Amino acid sequence: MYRTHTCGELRLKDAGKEIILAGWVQTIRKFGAITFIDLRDRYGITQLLLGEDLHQQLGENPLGREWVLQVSGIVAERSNKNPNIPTGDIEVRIISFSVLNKSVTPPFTIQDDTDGGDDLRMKFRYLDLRRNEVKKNLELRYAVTRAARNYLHENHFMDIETPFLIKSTPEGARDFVVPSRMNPGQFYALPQSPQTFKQLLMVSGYDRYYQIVKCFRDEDLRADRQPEFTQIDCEMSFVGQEEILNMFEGMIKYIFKQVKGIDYSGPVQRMSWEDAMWDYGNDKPDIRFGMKVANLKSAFKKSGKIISTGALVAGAGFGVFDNAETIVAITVPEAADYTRKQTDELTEWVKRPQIGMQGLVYIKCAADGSFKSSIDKFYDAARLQSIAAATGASKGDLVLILAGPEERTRKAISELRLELGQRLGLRRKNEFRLLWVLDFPLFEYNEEDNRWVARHHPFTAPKPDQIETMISNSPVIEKASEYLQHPYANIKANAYDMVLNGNEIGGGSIRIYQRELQEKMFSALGMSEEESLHKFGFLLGAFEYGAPPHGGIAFGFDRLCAILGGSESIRDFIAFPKNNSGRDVMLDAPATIDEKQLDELSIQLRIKK
RNA sequence: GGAUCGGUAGUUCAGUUGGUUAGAAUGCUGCCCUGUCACGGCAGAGGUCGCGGGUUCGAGUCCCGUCCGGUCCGCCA
Repeated sequence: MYRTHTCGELRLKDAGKEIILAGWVQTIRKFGAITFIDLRDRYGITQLLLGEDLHQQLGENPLGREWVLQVSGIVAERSNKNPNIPTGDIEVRIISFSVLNKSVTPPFTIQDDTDGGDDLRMKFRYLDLRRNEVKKNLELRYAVTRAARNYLHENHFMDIETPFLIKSTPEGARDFVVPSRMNPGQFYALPQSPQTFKQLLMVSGYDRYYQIVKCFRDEDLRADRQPEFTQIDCEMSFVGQEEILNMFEGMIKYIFKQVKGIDYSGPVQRMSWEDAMWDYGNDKPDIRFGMKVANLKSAFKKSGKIISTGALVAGAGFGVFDNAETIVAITVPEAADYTRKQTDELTEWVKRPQIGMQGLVYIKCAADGSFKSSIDKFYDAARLQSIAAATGASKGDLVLILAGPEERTRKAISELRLELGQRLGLRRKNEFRLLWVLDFPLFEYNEEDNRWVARHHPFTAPKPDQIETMISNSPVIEKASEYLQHPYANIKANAYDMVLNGNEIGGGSIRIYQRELQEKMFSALGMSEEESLHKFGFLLGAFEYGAPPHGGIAFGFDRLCAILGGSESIRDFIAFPKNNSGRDVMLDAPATIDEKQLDELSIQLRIKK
């Protein structure tokens, strides 16, 4: 028997027991005739006391950090207790010990506040994983897995595995491909998601499916994006949007409760995509704080709303405003006393290439009712006051205005809002606010190819009342500049995203389940009949054999865990992540393969320079 | 594909305007220490300043190129 207890479980009540522990040496503290050793395992740390009699033995067997020890001894109450650790009331007085394995000195300290940089930690990930901080994240991840499985099981979802070696369908992200030895010149692709399989399972009658499953996308990475990542992938039959929203906000609330002990009270807020873009400049707004965007002039036509404030800013001889496609503003509460230095700094901030604005206009609404602005020479006090009024600013507030091309300006104001929210401490770490964003456009216009692309994916159904518009109109865009006039530009998808604190954590849709509509969708995306049969014939065929109405959703599991763990980066919630360039620095993968392997695959390399 | 920040001791970093022998902390090694838990004290070892080229009497420092890493844009749901 290697051990009778773990290093995290002994307490004062165990005093007097003779026990055996095994674990890693965290630290050694020598005091002449006695030595303390902190022994660590997955469960905690227990202090060992090596008395005078064993010191000679220690002299012959020097110990070091991360050596693996087995010790037998007696649990004893400490004379000096350590309230910082659960086992701090006791220590184990060693009777005998043996070294199960030695260790070289690790390249960084195995501590919460490690001295190791990211690169080094990734290279020695097996050591990094010994650290409490990383272990806590993996434990949280496992707790989320358990909660999700429990909830879905209780709701009659069935976990069904789908294949990883499938066919490449270059719609959406780039595929990872795998050469087939038995079929020379042919390749499998790794799934970007099990989308078509789960729809086929619906056709097969497995009306509630789920899978916590790896997905693969060969695109450039970010702090919150990995080439292989995990989704909670779900699909249901005989449901509409309402049932899906209820089922899965239920799941997230259950996860909150199980993992964080949070009772998420009340229903999850819902917002249309148009409102999100209009009020926050963003399709995944962080609604933990206000500071909504005021639209002073916009090329983005929000249905049913007239832009009445355009006249306020036009015709003053101020070119930036007169010529701008879009003028948007946010109001920073209680910030009218910002200094010139502060406003200059904000201006520099929006001029960074990532934001790409030319400048920033501000209006300080002083407490005494006066206005101070960077555009004083173009606008008189009355005009400034009406602009401030249009943004909803009150005395003491600072109005920040951006002007420029629609898309970039809207993105910039959204970034500025988040940045100020961050600086003002409004994005509170322990507050979780969920949001459903609904009614996305079904199509997006792609300038390069002058065609429509699916905003979500090509299996998403339009809103029922817009199916007719889709079927009866040709997708052809006569004039690229007038694509917004095309009936397709206004078709809304039966799709929904779940947003948590400004992060998209899940997205899904009601699917197309009729062959005719699916064919129309493929042709709308510029696919020929031949092409769609070649790529998705199996799905079109399946739809002819009694496909039920269905829909589903997929959650970004790694990201969800990271947010619940209060981190921006998903890497520390993945045991063995890849770096920014898609490399596993521990394995040093990807790597070249032998001539022999290439030969078997009938592959000849021609590396482009 | 692009922008930007970084690369100096095992590790995390400092290094002024280009100027003598490149520093600190921590880790490591040795010695001292019977109640520590970030133990303490003393001593010591440890450097291809990422790599290549250039400017200069002289380069860690300036210039060009390149490699590696972080963050972001494009891309990606």
